[in-house]
Amino acid sequence: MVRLKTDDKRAAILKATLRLVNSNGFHAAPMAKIASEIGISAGTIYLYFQNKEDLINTLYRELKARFATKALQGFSPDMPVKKGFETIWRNILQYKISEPEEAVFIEQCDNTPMVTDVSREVGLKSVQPLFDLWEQGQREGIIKPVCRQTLFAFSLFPIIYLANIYTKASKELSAETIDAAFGASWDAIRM
Amino acid sequence: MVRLKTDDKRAAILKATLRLVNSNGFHAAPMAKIASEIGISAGTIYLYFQNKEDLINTLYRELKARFATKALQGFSPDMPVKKGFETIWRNILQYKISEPEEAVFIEQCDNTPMVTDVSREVGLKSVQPLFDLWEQGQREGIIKPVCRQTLFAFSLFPIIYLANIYTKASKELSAETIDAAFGASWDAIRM
Amino acid sequence: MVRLKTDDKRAAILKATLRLVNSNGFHAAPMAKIASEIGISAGTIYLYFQNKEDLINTLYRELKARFATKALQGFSPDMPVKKGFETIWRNILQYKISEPEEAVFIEQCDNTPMVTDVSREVGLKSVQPLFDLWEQGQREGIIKPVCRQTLFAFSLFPIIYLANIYTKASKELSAETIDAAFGASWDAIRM
Amino acid sequence: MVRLKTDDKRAAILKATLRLVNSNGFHAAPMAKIASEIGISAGTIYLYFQNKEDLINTLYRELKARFATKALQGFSPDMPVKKGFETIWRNILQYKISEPEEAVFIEQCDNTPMVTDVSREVGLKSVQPLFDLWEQGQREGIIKPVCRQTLFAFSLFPIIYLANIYTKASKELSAETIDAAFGASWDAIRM
DNA sequence: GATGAATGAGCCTTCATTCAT
DNA sequence: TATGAATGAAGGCTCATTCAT
Repeated sequence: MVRLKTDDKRAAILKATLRLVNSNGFHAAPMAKIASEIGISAGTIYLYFQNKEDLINTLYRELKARFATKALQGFSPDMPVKKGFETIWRNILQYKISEPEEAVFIEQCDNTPMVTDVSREVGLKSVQPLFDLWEQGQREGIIKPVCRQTLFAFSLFPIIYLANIYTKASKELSAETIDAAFGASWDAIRM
Repeated sequence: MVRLKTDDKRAAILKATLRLVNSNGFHAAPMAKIASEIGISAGTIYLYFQNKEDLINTLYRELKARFATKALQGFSPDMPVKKGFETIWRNILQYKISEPEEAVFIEQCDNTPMVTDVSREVGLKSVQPLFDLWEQGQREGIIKPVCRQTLFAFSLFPIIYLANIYTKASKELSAETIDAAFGASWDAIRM
Repeated sequence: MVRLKTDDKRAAILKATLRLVNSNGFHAAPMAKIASEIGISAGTIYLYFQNKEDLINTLYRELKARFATKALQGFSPDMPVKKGFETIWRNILQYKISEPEEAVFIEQCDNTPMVTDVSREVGLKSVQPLFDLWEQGQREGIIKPVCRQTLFAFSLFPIIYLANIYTKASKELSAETIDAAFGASWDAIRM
Repeated sequence: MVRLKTDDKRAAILKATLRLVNSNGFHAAPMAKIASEIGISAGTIYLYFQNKEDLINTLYRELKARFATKALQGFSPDMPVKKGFETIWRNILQYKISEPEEAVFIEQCDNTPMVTDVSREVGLKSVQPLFDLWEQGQREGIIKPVCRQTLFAFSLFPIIYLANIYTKASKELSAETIDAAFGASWDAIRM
């Protein structure tokens, strides 16, 4: 196999881990298999990561960071509340659909003791701008005066389910379905 | 230890499995531990279940069945759509909160190759009456004319998140929060 | 291979460990080799010992206990000091010569982090009667008034060296050599 | 880090090995750690030593040689027997106390297959002058007519124990204790 | 000379599963 | 029915050693 440069190798390890964990759960991703997947020795992984927990957590954090970046693309705090919300909402849906593997992996991680609480906290910070936006909307009387968890539960959390369904069925979400879904989302949280 | 009757033993095995898997993931539920938890030998489990996969799948299906029963409690197809929906909605929330262990287990299973696709399908059937109710609502022009997945995603799926949050924080959901949550849920799917 | 009863198996594991560690150091005693030495599976060892550290420490303590028993054989606190000392002295020499493997193992252990300090302390208690004897001798003006470590260093510690030399050379210690050695030992500590 | 000259580097490797092996046994001295300890690459060690065994054996021999030099400091074959013996005796004690690391290392090595028998033999030669002295003393009727091993066992070997005890306890040996110890030593071997 | 990434054999340990009793 | 000793196949990880640069 082609000899990879150091940085590429680190990335390749992460990618192989993502692929394997996704295909069949954590159980299906022993270090040796991750290694052989990209034609390296199991020991080599330990040159790039301290141990398996470190590998998983690193992957988790990097995906979360990428997710945050993509989720906030094109968003600005100056936007009107609904416009801002829709921007983020569509970004997230787009992400879940175009990178289904990453999305699935993150969900897997959220149910594993292998992912540290610290990592999880780091992940949470990424959506802060959204929370700020909601608060502003509540002050303006546009958004229902309920806790942020409730808002999240009914407007963004559903995207996970939606994207999952369509990804697993290998169907595409039509523009109409998406528009309708956003409608439901907005109706759920608007006054 | 007191000698359990056959049926009780089967139930005890299932219960111990539930408890252990929940406390720390699948990783924390080796057969030997499940057995010792209830004072029997590891070998004995194999008198009641073919193997670990069978044990997990059986548990999964039984919990799903119990869930379905509870979810439909007090519901009747004759009810007005909103009334019927609210009944089921509150049942499900109640279940997620009062039996957090079962709820958590089911989520764990949905990310594991240990649970067969067959088992998963069986689980889905249980909510058929709800789907029928939505269809009726759509015919009556009360419910948004979108696919059932979308309806599910925005009205029931959020309950998982909500219940999780509060269970993990050991907080209780106030009646107001619940009412507000139901409001969001209904707004999301109603015309 | 003949099926061993449970107790015999535990003993066989300890014996094989002793033999292997002695033959070439700790390095030469992987769990798998210990197991195969007596025709069992590596996993089986873990039915009798928690882990390798436990195995080593258990062996260490049992040998120390056996040593203490043998060292004090025929000794009584009522004996005259010299007689008592000679009894113990000859017992120890006898032990080191007749059970050279055990003796060597214990020395190996005293230089390994694998043996817990707790285990070491337990080992020390066994020679208390000897210390008492020395104190009595000192009160009677028969033994040099120096600390017990010094007494030990010049009267009993040398036995290790002596026995080692002769064991390695497969020579036997003649009665004359032994008598002479005891003479040196007694001269070293007597007034 | 400052670039070391070739000879210094060789010495640094040996020193780091000594330090690490001592701090926690052979187990605690992997090549990579030895290297990083002095800011070089693991591979570099192989420019100075064939392999780990060679490294250990070289260190062993050098320490033995240094020991021999120090042990015989100020000694001359012309001295009266007791005077000569006392000189060497105190040198050895001094060495064991002032260079406890070297002493500990040598003992560790004497229980390891990593140190070749050849190396061990080399080490023995260093004390030849002492053996000659004893023979002279025996001819003069001053020293007990027993084999050199017995003499060694009761007069010099005990020093190891004594020094160990005090080093581990970080206590100092008082002049009185030392004098008393020498008394015991001399009494053990003199007629 | 020097590096350090890469290797691969080997170690300890766990665990689902079997089977003689 | 029930046991629990025994198995053996992994799995995570370490480390002496090599080699292209």
